[in-house]
Amino acid sequence: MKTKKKYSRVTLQEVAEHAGVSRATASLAVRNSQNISKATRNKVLKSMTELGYVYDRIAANLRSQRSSTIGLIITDIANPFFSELLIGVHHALEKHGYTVVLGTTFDLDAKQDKLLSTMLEHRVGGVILCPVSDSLKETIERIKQWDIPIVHAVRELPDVSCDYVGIDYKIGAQMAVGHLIRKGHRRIAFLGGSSESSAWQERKKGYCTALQQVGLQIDEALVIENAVTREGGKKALQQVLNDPNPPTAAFCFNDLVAFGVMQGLRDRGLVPSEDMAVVGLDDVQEASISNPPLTTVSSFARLIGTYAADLLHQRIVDPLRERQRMILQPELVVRDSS
Amino acid sequence: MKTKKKYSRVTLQEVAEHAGVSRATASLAVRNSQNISKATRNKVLKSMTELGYVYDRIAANLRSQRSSTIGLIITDIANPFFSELLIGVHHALEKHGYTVVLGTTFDLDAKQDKLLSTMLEHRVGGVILCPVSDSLKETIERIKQWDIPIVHAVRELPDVSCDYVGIDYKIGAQMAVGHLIRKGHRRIAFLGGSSESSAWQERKKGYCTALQQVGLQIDEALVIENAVTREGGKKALQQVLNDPNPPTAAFCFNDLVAFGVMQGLRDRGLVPSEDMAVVGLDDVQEASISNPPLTTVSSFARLIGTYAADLLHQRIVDPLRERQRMILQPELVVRDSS
DNA sequence: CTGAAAGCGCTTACAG
DNA sequence: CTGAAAGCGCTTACAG
Repeated sequence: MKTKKKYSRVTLQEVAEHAGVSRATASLAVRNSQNISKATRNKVLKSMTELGYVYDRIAANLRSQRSSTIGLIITDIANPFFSELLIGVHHALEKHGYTVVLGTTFDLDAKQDKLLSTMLEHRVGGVILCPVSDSLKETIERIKQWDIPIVHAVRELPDVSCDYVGIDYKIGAQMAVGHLIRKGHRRIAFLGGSSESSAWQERKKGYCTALQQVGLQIDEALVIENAVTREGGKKALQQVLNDPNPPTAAFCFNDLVAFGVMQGLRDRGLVPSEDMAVVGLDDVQEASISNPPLTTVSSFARLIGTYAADLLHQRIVDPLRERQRMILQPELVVRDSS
Repeated sequence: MKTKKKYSRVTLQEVAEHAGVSRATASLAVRNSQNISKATRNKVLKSMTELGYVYDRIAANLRSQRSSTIGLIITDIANPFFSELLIGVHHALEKHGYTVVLGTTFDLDAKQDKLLSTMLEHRVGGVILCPVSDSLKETIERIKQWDIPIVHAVRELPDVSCDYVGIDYKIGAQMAVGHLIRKGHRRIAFLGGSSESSAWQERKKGYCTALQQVGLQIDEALVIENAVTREGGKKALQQVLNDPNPPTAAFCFNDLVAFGVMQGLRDRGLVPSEDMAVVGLDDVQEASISNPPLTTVSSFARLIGTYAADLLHQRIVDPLRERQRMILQPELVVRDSS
């Protein structure tokens, strides 16, 4: 579990002795305080390097009741959407001197709950949470009680009033499905994702709105839930192809699902775009190099990460500030799969 | 930089008072020590939940001179190879109760140096380092002085004697190039990567060996270094296509570079596989869905992560144990790009 | 500008 | 089995 440290550190005490000053003075010097004479500071700095001193941020944080870490909880590191988001978070947080503790839930409530505890125990200064799609009531209650800064990203939890940054998935879905309609499709499937998540519900709304706008009926048999993975996409496709009147186009929960759908088509000897138009959502980097290049809707993953980090920092600085919600507008990216 | 905590925690002291025992006893109860009566333990546990106590692992670690975090330093989170590796590390480390602090160097020595310091300051129990391809002498010296457990992954640093887990890239490259030769190619380029890194040097050796085995000469004009990104692949391709006698096949530093090369071909109106055979290295998930599906050599990213984590844990448990080197054997995966 | 004392929230010997 | 005291490595008032 934990491990005995067999390696001894040079302490500030030793630095102070070496420099011939008190511990308090050495502490001020290390932290570059203004209340210290240049001569003293230099003396201390010299001792530091000579002794190979390493600042113990953990001890400092404990004493000063601060934190220099923040927790980032995502659902799936293998999804390039989240890698991008992670990069955005990293860039923004590093400006403020934070170190990030990463946790992956694999979209499991139990794992999320455990990670939340771990982060608390590790005294993170705040948390950026991309909630699992199927959060239990108890977890949501817990998060509501939560008294450290938290911002939600990508998905919103019901009845939880927190800072939030995400995409307008409804508009995104509408764009995607509208595009397919303009291409002449009338039977359009909606594949992948879990109806428990707000992210799915919003897409569903956009999907329905787009169809209804042109007077098309919703056929629930074309709406197939499944895991948000390539595999999930394949399975959803297989199911929808068994429909007596199969769709000619598919709007996928996200790009990952769309990749699975395209692979599934090929496994059946069908050709994406020719035999079935496929549209994704996210515009991950792979979308432009897939076969065929994927038509999709950009959800600006990196930007979401950056904004979430900024919101968190602001919340940490001022816990009482008004709650913020940032909803980015998606963009349609037309390629060859549709 | 750091932030004042405005949220007060329930302390063990308060739990002890509430339960009517001493702090020491409460501490033992929390940690599930055997030297405590069941009745006392239950009393304490009850007080804990009633008060909403959260264990302060940081304070505990400070006092007991242990650590429950480990640092993972990678070069590029957007490379699916590293996402996979990260997953492997996570899975393995979580078994041992560690939390991971993540750092990304973007293959920059300065960033790596800074991250190493940050990790030390945060009292990580050990570090898994995927070194940048171009580590400065000073950095290498520093790592050699380093007195906390460290295992290197993916790339080895010259003259540094550490635990290491990686792939036999020479064999991997030999497999890839051998495959192209069997397909009848004679002018085979080697695209992407930096000659400063051991990972590149090994591939180069394999590339040369494969060519020499069939009596082909090495044409250095076909060996083009560039960034290990899609973009780098594109650029390397452009350069090699300007050769008066351009290659008919390309062995790419990794899959990411290969994707860039294929995109670059298409940008020029050429068709991967037909106009130029392309082979990658890593077998990231995207390789099977690219256009065309990419022939590549698997480098078992997730397994490398798992093994690195295991080695680190063993090193932490026994700092004096013999140094370990694990070299995995790659596997050729033939698809349509060659 | 510098130092002596107290304390962050825990755990570790050591008594009893 | 339980408690009083000391201490992990820092920082924070408070004197001077």
